[in-house]
Amino acid sequence: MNPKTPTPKQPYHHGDLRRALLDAAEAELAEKGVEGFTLRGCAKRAGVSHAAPAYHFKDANALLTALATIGFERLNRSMTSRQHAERGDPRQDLVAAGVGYVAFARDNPMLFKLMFGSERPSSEDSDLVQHASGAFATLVNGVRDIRGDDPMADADGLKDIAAAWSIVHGIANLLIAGRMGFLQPLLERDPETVLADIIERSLPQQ
Amino acid sequence: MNPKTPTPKQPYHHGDLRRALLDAAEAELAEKGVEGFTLRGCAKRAGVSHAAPAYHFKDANALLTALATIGFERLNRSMTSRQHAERGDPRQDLVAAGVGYVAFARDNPMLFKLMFGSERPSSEDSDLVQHASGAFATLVNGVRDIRGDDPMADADGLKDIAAAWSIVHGIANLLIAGRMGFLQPLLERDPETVLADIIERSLPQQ
DNA sequence: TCACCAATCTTTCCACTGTCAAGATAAAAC
DNA sequence: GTTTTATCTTGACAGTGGAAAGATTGGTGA
Repeated sequence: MNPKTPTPKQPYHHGDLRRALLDAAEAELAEKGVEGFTLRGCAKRAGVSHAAPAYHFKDANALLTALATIGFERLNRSMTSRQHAERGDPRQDLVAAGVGYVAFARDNPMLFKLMFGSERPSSEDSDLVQHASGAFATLVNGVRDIRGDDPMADADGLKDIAAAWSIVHGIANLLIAGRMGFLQPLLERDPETVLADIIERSLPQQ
Repeated sequence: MNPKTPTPKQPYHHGDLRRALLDAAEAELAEKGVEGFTLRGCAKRAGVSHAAPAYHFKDANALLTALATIGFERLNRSMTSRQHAERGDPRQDLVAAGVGYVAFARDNPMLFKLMFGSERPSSEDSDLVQHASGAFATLVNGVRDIRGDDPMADADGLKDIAAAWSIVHGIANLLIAGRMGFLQPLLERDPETVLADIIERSLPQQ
């Protein structure tokens, strides 16, 4: 009937397989976790053969690297968007960024694990490093605004950075690992305030 | 010469394969990481066939569960031993336990990742739950000694627990993930003091 | 002492994985 | 319109975890 497209299913060439594979990988990751992630599963989700991804990504780790990079981009957005909604007191600013950090982790637990807990994304990838540094800069700037000087310049400032990042990163990890059951009742009432109260404990004293 | 042991290679029955497999698994884990861990690699290290582990451990995850359980036991020891060396000020006690927590993570990075970052150990295993709870109890008791009351009893106490655990867990994770390069110069000088300074920031105010 | 049993280990097999090589198709370039 | 090139499929390979079946042996009871 139609000599031009005898295959109503899928054209031989996908069109934007790279994008489709990233979407598929995110779904695969969210469902199966980092340890159950499968390249062939991604290919199946995208509706292509198991070897199709090879042209767009050198190997499975390269796909995961690209996915982690997107994750860092989103993490930074999640931090800054809440921060900007809060413009005022520098301490509340940084707390808001921290709440955004934790919110991202809770919304994308497997992606967060991929970004911080997996060896598979290449830590030498320049794109990944760049976006990860962006999120780090958001944190450092927040501490700077509280302290009024560059926290990277002296030991006390470095410890402030470490403390703020650690507490936020720790909550995020423990929450998505399911190890903060004792906080559950509080979190159900008013998650943002509870998180803010905890994060605030680590900030430089005023 | 010795008629009792005519097979210098290996007897058909290992003797204590369960123990040998746990040792092999720890080595395999430390070398290859959680994601490179292989059951066949463990079997090879223990000098048995690839199917031998099946009798002692239901499957690969069961072996990892047992290994993680040992990890929690050691983690708790690492915390309490430093704590007991410090008996005196309750705050310094808890800080010491935290330093022990981080020290364990730095000494056993892959094991730590297995315990807190992997889905493979069964979180329903009663032995694992028990030993994990032991480490948690050490933390809660430390907070209790500072506050003078049961921190599990009210919201503020729960937040104190969450803050103390989070900051320690966060440092540990970020350090072994190689994301605390900016702290490296400080850590090389006097790691314990630096860690103590950071951990202290999260403790209940006196 | 010896036959038997159950525990322990090996061998063999299967489905699944990531990667590679070769071939098929179609879009783009000329 | 032909050729080039990018994209995708098919088929193969070694390595993986697990199941099934056979081999070995230490221990138990007669």
